[in-house]
Amino acid sequence: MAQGAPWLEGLNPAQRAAVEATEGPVLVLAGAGTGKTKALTARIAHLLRTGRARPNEILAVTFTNKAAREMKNRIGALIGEAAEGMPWVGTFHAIGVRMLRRHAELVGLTPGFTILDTDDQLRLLKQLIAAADIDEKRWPARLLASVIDGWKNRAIVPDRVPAAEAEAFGGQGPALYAAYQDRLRTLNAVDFGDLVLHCLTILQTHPDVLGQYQRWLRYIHVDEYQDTNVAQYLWLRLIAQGHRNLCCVGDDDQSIYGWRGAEVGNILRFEKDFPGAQVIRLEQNYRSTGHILSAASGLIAGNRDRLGKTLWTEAGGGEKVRLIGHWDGEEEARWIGEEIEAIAAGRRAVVAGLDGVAILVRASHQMRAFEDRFLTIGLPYRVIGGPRFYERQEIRDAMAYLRLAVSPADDLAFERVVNTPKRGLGERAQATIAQAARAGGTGLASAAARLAREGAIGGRAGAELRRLTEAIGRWHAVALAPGYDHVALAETILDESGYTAMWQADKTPEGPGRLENLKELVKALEGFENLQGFLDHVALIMDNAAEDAAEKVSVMTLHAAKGLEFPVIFLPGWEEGLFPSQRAMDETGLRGLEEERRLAHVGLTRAERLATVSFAANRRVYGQWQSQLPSRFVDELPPADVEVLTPPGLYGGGFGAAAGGMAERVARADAYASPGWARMAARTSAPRGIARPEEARTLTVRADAEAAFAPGARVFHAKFGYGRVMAADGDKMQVSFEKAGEKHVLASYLVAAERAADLPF
DNA sequence: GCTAGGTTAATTTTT
DNA sequence: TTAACCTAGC
Repeated sequence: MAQGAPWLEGLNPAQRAAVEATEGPVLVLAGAGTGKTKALTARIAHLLRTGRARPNEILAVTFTNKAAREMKNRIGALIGEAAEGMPWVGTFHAIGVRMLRRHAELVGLTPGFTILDTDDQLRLLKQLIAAADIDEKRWPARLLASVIDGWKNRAIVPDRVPAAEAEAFGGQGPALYAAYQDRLRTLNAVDFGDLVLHCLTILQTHPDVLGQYQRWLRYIHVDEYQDTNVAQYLWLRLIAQGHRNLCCVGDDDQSIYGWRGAEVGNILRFEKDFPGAQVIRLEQNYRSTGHILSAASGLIAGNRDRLGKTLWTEAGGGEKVRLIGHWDGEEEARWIGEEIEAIAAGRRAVVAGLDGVAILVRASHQMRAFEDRFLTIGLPYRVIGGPRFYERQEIRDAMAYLRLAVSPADDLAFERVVNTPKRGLGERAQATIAQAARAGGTGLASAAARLAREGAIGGRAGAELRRLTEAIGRWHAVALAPGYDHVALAETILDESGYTAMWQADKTPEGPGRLENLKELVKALEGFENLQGFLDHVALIMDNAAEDAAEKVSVMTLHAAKGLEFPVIFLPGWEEGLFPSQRAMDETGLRGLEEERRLAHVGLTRAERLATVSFAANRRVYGQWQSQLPSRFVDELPPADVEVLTPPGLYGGGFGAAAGGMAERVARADAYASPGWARMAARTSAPRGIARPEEARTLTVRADAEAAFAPGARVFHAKFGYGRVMAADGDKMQVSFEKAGEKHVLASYLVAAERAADLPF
């Protein structure tokens, strides 16, 4: 069968069906560890090798560069040649840039537009907020950024903001959004959201362009379809209307990015959106042993909004999921450290090297406890998903200088480095420059050059400004010459600007590292033709460069773990409020809870042979000790797949009762003497308690309703004490505290005053 | 214009 | 607890 078709070898029947269903809309529901990338790449290889499509007729979009790279590599391996000739394989954003550069003028840009990073974006928004005379404290730029981002994710342009949302950002949201888009256009810049939204606008308003892509792209593939947002969905749907060959691969149970615009509804609705669609389920799991898989399946079964899959494996039962409770977070970290040493030393049923072990946490601040512990015991670890190389301050500064050399009119870049290193050009001088730029209708750099020449800014500042603007002119002249040595230019720029010298003079411990990073940046330049090519690449690819080979334990968030697998997984911090996160539940209620549950499912399914869930009775939250209740997800694990471990130093198994369910857990809870714990436990048995799975929904609805307090309500805050609600905006409360005065706090940090006595402190 | 100390508020993060 | 941000004083 697969004879003469090596790309079909080793596929199971479902995978093979997905590969061969080339025509018409197809949804491949691929559970965790079921070989989805294998099926997807085999399908593309199949299209190519059977002559159904040429490399440039296949569109394949992913969310991350890593996924795009892997797809290209694997297709290349299958068809026996590099997949470099496939221009439409990439992330939504990379493909968006490609399209947009081609048609920039249709949305009022020129093809040389710059792509803003988050920093630039915030700086721009701050200016607009200040210009609109809005109090930045009450209405921070970050909030506006997320509001605008939310609109862009849903393909809402400024004049189409729904009336119900016009109140956003103090009623100024829509106006500021419009102003922001105007400003971007004059700067000839786009943000990440625009990369998709502008493309969509072009396709919607220019049938000729749309027709061109519709004819061109015969086969369309989407990886991680559950992560698409509305704008991406609309974009895909338009293009797919041509040949109607759309293959979406995804897993509704792994949708964990709802908070940044991903719309699970896209995958849940697929069959309605694309009538006659085939749905193929990949359910055979090749990653995990039986108990792990079954525990994960049992847990996710608690979600109502899902298409449903039954994962199975030919691997045996293996080890049960281990469950253990600890006295506090430090003990949890200590215990996990010891377990890892035991596993690495071969003293446990499952043996793995440090590279095979990962700790997955809900929120990045939880990583600290493990870092502290591992440092003291000298256990090598790596943190995945920390600050990325291209997001570091020194790299962004250096990039701003490079941007100025390519286009001196880049105002945001100019603003960023005009006084870095310090040149005595403070607020006042910058205001003068900005004013001159506005008056002359030019960019900041050219206005600055004029001011410097005319001597309008005096003293050291004037001299420095003159040096800087002349240097920019020189660099730009070099960058204009075809075939210039861009690596040498970059070195010159960093040198002449005084930027390298600035870090050489820096005596803080970070100094040397930053210089090292700058060197790496220059080295990275070597791989590119010129500066422009490099800048484009960096704007989209924020990957961390350094990969070191040493054996280390990985520590990362559950989000960062998606798509990865490890023989041994630790899942600490399964406590109510932490995981599921209180905030997720407050903000989006049942939807939030279900996303948290999917996150738990993602965590468990990362494990190949051993998964250990743990929780602590006490945890320091923002410096305050707090009693914690085990997560409802602990109770939702099927008891048959769980082995309860006895925590060290506790009689009678302590939390061991948790696996038996709520009643038993509460009965045993008095093993812990903390008054707070006792009160919490007592409260648990009251109607308002933390729910069993079947109660979870009503509880969440109630919690949601209680998230807000009406003005006038008397409330209690752990730090500020008693107070009265003055105003409420969603979950944000303005409270006048008796002792602490007026504050803005999130409703989830408040309780009704009459319930304050129930609190565990 | 810069820096040190006080104030504030507090997921998840890719592009 | 802590890190980022702002304000007051040099």
